[in-house]
Amino acid sequence: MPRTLTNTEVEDFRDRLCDVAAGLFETRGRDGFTMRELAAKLGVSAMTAYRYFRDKDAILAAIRARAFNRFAQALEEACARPGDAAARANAAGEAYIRFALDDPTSYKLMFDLSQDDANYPELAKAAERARHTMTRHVHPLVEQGLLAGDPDLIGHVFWAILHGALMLKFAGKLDSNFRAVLDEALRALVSGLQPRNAGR
Amino acid sequence: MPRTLTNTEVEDFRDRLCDVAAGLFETRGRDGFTMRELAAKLGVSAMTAYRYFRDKDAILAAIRARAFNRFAQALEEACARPGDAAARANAAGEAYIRFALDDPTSYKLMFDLSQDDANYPELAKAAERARHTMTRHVHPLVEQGLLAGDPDLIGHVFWAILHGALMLKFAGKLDSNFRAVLDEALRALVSGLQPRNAGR
DNA sequence: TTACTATTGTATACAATGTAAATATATGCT
DNA sequence: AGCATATATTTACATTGTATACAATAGTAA
Repeated sequence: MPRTLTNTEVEDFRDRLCDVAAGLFETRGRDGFTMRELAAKLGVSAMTAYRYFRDKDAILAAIRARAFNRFAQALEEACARPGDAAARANAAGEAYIRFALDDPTSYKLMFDLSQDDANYPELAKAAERARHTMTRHVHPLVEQGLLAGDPDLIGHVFWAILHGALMLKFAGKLDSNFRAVLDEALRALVSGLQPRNAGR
Repeated sequence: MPRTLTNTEVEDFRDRLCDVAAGLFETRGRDGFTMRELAAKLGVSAMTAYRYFRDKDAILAAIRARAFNRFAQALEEACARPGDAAARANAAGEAYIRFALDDPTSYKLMFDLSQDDANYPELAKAAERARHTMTRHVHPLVEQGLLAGDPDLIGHVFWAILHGALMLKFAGKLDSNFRAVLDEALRALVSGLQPRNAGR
């Protein structure tokens, strides 16, 4: 092995570490996750991870940042598909739900409240990218007169509904009718945001 | 001290322990909270708490159950105030928001995902009480023709919006316009749930 | 080649934590 | 008084994150 690791070698190891760590979060949960087991799964000693991350918390931040980026990318891809503005917005919403239901561990980690994004610039940037993605696709809807109001505000309204329904579901508060609640909420919101119904 | 503790003595100690523990959660956070510091603040030895709770997790469950009960009571009191059905529903919503903003630590703990309510009957019951309270005040609105649809479903829709907006705010995703997002969401929802706009 | 140095990885060590087990203390009953 | 038992504390231990000391390696300069 060379005397000094190249940037890509460092990044590769960080990637591999995050992949393994994400798997551990999945199987062991936030509390059961230990540095020693992570090291063992990576085939290195317990202290090796500390050459690549400041501490355990920094590893969590890196995993969360990666999740935010994958999430943003999934939404962006959904938005990029052919179709009119309404179809794209719909696709973005479906992609949001699919991401959260397919990978609930990542989704929960992303919105975990026990870590302050401000301490981790990479994480803050990834979260900001996701936030931007959440409001971006609303602008054409307003420009085309399909919805009325401030696009950023409306984007956050839809975000709040999706997030609220998902978090209640994860908390076991929406027994089996998660989809019914969400569909009714979206229908009512879209209706209430029609130009003829909006603004008082 | 008597040879055997009476039920009320046990309950009193549990209450005091939970109060102190809740304060510790507030100052130290979920991770910084330790059994030793809790014991010190209670003026007992480190192991005493284990005579009143199975383990640290059971203490967390008890705190969460108490928070759910205080929460449900706050909503119930708001609903019980004089006024028509719409005013009461409005008061319930405001009480919800006030509780969460006044005591964010309790609110976050209530909806923390790392503990399964099913393992703690007292907690499950308290959560169920809060859930029931969340949908109860919607029934008169539907009966009086102010909203159209399934009352339980609508109740959960409002719950999802409140919860989603609050959790996004706590996660730092709604900079300063939490109230604007929530107000617009509620306005649009109410509009979209009007009899003339509902049901397709 | 050989000695030196800087970088990476490991082994060891330690303090903090949850909690089990052993022990002490105190109280009601006979 | 003396015993049995419920309560509380003391001690002990395994597990954890991570600081520190050390080992191994490889590029550089002679």
